[in-house]
Amino acid sequence: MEQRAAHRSGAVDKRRQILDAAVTVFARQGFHATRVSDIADEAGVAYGLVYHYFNSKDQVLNELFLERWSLLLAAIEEAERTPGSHREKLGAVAGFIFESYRHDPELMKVIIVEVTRAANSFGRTHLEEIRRAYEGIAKIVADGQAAGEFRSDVAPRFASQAFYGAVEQLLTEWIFDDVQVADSRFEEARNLLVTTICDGLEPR
Amino acid sequence: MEQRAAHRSGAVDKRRQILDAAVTVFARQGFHATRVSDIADEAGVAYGLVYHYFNSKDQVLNELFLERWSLLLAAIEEAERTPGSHREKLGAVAGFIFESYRHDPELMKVIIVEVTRAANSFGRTHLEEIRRAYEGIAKIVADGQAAGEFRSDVAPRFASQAFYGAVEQLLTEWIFDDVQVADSRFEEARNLLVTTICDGLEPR
DNA sequence: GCACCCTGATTGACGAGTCAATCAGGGTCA
DNA sequence: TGACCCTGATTGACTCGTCAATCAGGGTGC
Repeated sequence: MEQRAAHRSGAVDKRRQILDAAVTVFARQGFHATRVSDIADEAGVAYGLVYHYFNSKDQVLNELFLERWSLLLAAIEEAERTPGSHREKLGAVAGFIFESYRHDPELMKVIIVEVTRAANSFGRTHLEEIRRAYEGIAKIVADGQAAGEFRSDVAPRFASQAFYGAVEQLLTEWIFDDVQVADSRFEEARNLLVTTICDGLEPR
Repeated sequence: MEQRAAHRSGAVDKRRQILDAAVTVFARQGFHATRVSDIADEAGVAYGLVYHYFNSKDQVLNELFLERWSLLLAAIEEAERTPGSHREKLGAVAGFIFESYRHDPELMKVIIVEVTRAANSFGRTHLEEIRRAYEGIAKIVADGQAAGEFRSDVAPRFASQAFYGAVEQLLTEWIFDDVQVADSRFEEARNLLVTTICDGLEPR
């Protein structure tokens, strides 16, 4: 029983090992510049094993993206449902994204650089999932307008884009800098975002 | 005389022709997916001629980027100098960027997707030039704070990132959509940006 | 006849994906 | 208990297509 479990989980571990190694090398060299052998080397695993668990190099990235993006979508829905002001809801969304970066900067770098901002490759492939996030944010804005918390002369979809774009740009700067970001910065960034954008969305 | 002009300008034209063709194919297929022969075909020119005018495929993209980015930097400086409120200055910057997209969507797509947002390849190469733009915008914000037009509890550099990020995200949506954007949208987008961000930056 | 523009076949490197072979553990039956 | 088989994990050399970059030569105007 334990043997079987060890056997099974041994297999699962290798798969996970490959995914984790892929994050590291994708983050370091970028998707295009990494050879499948780089992933295998980083994972301490034979070249062919990558193809035992995945159909292609693309699929490795897809899996990494979907794994984390589904968490973001869940967090947005959670924020929608949680009672509180709509400003707080947007703050929760921004907070989750910054927190994701704090938790695993390499993974967030890969997702943003290789998927979210890659309009010619994976961004197109995952357009639907990506847009689901924008729509979730837009819904919070629309609800906030209905509740009179936000001005109504700004299209929710536009506001959503501006909000998300600002978040991602701040992350991108950290990504470019490639230095450890001090913890205080995360809180600061979240507050800045909420302050600036939400105050800008307040009724006049 | 006319012959010589034709000769000389013939050469210059070919160079230009190659650059223009590159914009089209880069926009259609992305930098990585376009072969140098694609550029030559689109330009109606022999493969080798591309290497007569450029050292590498990379250099073609670099040239396209620098050509346009220098215009943006000039526009930002121009906005700084032009008298008026700081809100108007930021509006001018956003207006210039949206106008650039209206004027040549393919070129802007290439620049944003392949350079500005490509943290692993050309974005890194041109980091300095890109940041010069952020700094220009930050300077406008800082001046606005000094003049009492903007609140002072938001770091100019942060505000600049949020502002630019919002602009680029709106552009990115248009890029993804890949449809002709109605003229009214440009004006709308510029107004939204200025309204939301600048109102958010107003003193409380 | 020289200086430059232009051509496109050729080369050489590179990397994704394949595949045939080995290995390890666990179940089965006498 | 031990002989046997089966499954699927693991390996890495190899194939095969692709593409950037080179190069040798053919025009053309001055």
